[in-house]
Amino acid sequence: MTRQRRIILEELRKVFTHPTADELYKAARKRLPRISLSTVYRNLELLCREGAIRKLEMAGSQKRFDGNLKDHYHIRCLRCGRVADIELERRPDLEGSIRGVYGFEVLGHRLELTGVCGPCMAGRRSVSTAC
Amino acid sequence: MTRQRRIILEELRKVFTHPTADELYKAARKRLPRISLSTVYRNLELLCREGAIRKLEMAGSQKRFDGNLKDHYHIRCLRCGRVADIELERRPDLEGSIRGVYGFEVLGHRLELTGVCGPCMAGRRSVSTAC
DNA sequence: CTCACTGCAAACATTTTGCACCGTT
DNA sequence: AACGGTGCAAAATGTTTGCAGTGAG
Repeated sequence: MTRQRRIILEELRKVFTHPTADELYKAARKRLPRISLSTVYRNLELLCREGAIRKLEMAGSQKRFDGNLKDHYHIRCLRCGRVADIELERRPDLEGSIRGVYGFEVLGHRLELTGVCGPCMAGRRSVSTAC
Repeated sequence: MTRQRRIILEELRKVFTHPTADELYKAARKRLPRISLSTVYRNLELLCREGAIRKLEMAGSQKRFDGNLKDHYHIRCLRCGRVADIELERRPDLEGSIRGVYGFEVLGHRLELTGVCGPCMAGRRSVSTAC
């Protein structure tokens, strides 16, 4: 556990915004000005393999990371890409009903709600990732 | 409606594999050898804006397109990225229960099942997109 | 002394843009 | 002639890799 790795992990656990690698890089650089973006990517990958964090498999051009290991759903802003947690129980029944069809073995599911976040509704952002 | 646009649309409607821009480019090139990848991207974007096709907001590094306008769910192979349709009724109830929380206005949802496809189970592919 | 890890630069993959040209109206 | 659309090349974006150097054990 190098200093770089520890700081990246701390910065990720500190926030609830599901940051991108770039956002974590900016945050880490405040404490470690010479850290490189590659180090951030490498450590996120490593922490993910070790199971210390999770990579979010969300729509959008950038990958996002989550320090919360508990299985949960997310909501994504269609305008700015922001991601928030949702308090909704897991619904394993969503998988059960179609197990085995189409030659697929079903292993899990991802539910992603979409909408518009508060700041965007107030007209403060307009970076669209929607179709 | 230029010849390029028509052929791209035909190739997309012809298959059920939810191809990437690159796959459509390869398919279109068989009929129009001088078509460029930019033309494919530009026309997919345009057809999407016009509502003739849909861009899939799925996990994965490449965008995928769907000629089937009916609202439906998908299953994605964790090994090779292949995407297939699922016959599962829409579940608007998944949105209703949390409408309004976290400053978000909920507009919709995406449910994506994950698993391993037939060919991958048979050991024929191993391009992993999973964490 | 080693070896995992780092910073930097370059490579890579995917998508978008600038621009000159072409065909239809 | 005007204009939307094209092909090509270059740029932009996000991520990964090669490599030489560094520092903790």
